[in-house]
Amino acid sequence: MSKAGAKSSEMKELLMKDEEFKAEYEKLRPRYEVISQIIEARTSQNMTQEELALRVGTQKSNISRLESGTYNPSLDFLSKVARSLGKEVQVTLK
Amino acid sequence: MSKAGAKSSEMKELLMKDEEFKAEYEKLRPRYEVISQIIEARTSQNMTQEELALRVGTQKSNISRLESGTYNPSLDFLSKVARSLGKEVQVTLK
DNA sequence: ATTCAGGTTATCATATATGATAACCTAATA
DNA sequence: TATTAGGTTATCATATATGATAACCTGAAT
Repeated sequence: MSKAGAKSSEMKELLMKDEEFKAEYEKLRPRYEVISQIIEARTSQNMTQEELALRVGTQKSNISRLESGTYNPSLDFLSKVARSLGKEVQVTLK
Repeated sequence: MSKAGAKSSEMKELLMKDEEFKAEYEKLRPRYEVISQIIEARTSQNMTQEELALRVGTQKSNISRLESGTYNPSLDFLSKVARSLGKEVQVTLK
């Protein structure tokens, strides 16, 4: 019954889910990448979310929200956060 | 009357304006930089705003608005546009 | 002088980012 | 055990990004 290359429908479903997952992840990759850099920059300077929030001019809860990756930040916001960490955002199309 | 380093108040005002301008420009630099890359990628592929809009799933007017630099795009939107141009956005904190 | 392609601008509706406040959780420590 | 620091989560109000449509502009080609 099983020819090479033939997929059972359950298998197909699993792989499909995997494809969906990958596609979904690819979409979110830039977000996760910039967030992890933000967290790394903040923690390596022993800076609290509260201190960062103060510098950015917002609340610590909002920094937590940003770092949680649950929403889609604007370029300006990322830029403000980066500058508050003593860095600059650089966006490159490659 | 004019000591080295002393600025007339008009001069101060002009320089201040210049400082403000520079600060303002610095804030907007990431936006301008990504936009110019988008325009460059699009035009070098002989792609119209309309075609790009089609791929992104939006209207040509919205692409024009993006390229005009008059607003603050989200990371997801930039990412979608980049992918529609066959590229990936890469955000770096440096 | 018309038409057309490519781009721009104005505007509206809707979704969502952001600011703000408050309550909560956990681990460390006094 | 009580406190505190650091972080998280929920929620609301408001500003703004985004989708969408339509009208306009300019230069080029017919």
